[in-house]
Amino acid sequence: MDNDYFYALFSDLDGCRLKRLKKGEVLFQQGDSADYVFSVKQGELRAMRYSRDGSAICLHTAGEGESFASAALFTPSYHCNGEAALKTEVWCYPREGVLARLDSDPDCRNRVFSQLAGEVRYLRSLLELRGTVSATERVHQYLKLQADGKGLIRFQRPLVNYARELGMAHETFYRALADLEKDGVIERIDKRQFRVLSDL
Amino acid sequence: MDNDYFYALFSDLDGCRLKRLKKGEVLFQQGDSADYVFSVKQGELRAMRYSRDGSAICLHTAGEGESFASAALFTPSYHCNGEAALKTEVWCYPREGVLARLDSDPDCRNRVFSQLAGEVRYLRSLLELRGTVSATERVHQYLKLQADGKGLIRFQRPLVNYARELGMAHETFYRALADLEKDGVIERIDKRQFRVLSDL
DNA sequence: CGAGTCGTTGAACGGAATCAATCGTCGTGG
DNA sequence: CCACGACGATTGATTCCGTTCAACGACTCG
Repeated sequence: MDNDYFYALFSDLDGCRLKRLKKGEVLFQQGDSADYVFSVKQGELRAMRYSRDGSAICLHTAGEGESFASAALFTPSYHCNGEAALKTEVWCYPREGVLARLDSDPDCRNRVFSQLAGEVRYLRSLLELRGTVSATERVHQYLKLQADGKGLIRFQRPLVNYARELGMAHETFYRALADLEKDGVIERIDKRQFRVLSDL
Repeated sequence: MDNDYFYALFSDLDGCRLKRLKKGEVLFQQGDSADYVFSVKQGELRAMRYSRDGSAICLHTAGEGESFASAALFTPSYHCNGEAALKTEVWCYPREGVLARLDSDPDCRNRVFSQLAGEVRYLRSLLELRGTVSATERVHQYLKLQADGKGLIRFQRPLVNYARELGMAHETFYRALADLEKDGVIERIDKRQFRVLSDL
């Protein structure tokens, strides 16, 4: 767990434990007392809300290394269901222990604070991105956002996943990448590495 | 300022002040030392990033009562430009004063924490919503999210704004509302109030 | 070696953006 | 006080782009 900041901060708490879930298994239900917050060691968790008529909304998808239900730190009960989308291993941190450490340890607190603030920033930029009409332009902006100082982007997971993050079909994503390369706006270094040429 | 939690918590800090901006005026520039965080009293602020080629990305739009550049609390300098999209009045809070209060006042800290956590939750649900293909269904889900326990939604601003939040043309938004009403899924109480009938 | 996933391209269809026009409301200034 | 313009709300028609369906090669993994 290199990129799981929750694990780094709280794994040594009393009562912290690893739980294994089968695909579809339920971690907690709406209304349950919010005693734990989580991070995904391996697999994928979904926050789902169900209506009487059976329809469902997915409120959040957490992949490996991501925290889950951390908003539950500040509410007495879970406001939706937590389920495993795949076979999943999940770290469970006792809510009270986490809160106590946040209260007593300024360094830890700052880490969590700045992480949250960064998350808000990132999510907002993704949302604004979705406002971009053209799919190709959307991909272009996204790449610019992800690029480091040198205009380099290294995708960590299969490209399909990023198409989903951008809210488009994977075919569209591939086509957009091809178009951008054809137009000389980006350069493809290898399967998962790109460089933005007309950069900031 | 009823719904401006930043103002409620920090308006009495030393060095806090109100600034008036004309449309297009710049509040701060990328690279400037991040000495202030903000909230919008009236008008609209945008976080913009510009490329050499002149193209721009909007990373965030903050309306009345919303905080702005709060992530700057944890970075030494601003990472983008802050500009007024309209004639705007903005509260400026000295970064150091805010940080000091966060450190010393547990209640204040908890308010900010839970506000941030709630924001993350809300933004994520909006993002997932964008994944919904059908525009009409997207509006339906959005209304369900916004509805109170009784299924009631009261829009505060002109409906056009919400179309933007959902990432669709306002015409599409109106049509979706009309369709949902025709199908008996929602009920229109008046110009800005709706009720979801097939509720959770 | 076969099953499954990822990456890629082609073709067709459908739905949302866009353009356009109308009406009502509100505020402003002559 | 009324005329005017700006904006919000609404509906119609057309165009176009992205989804969807389909098919295929490459690669990985058990």
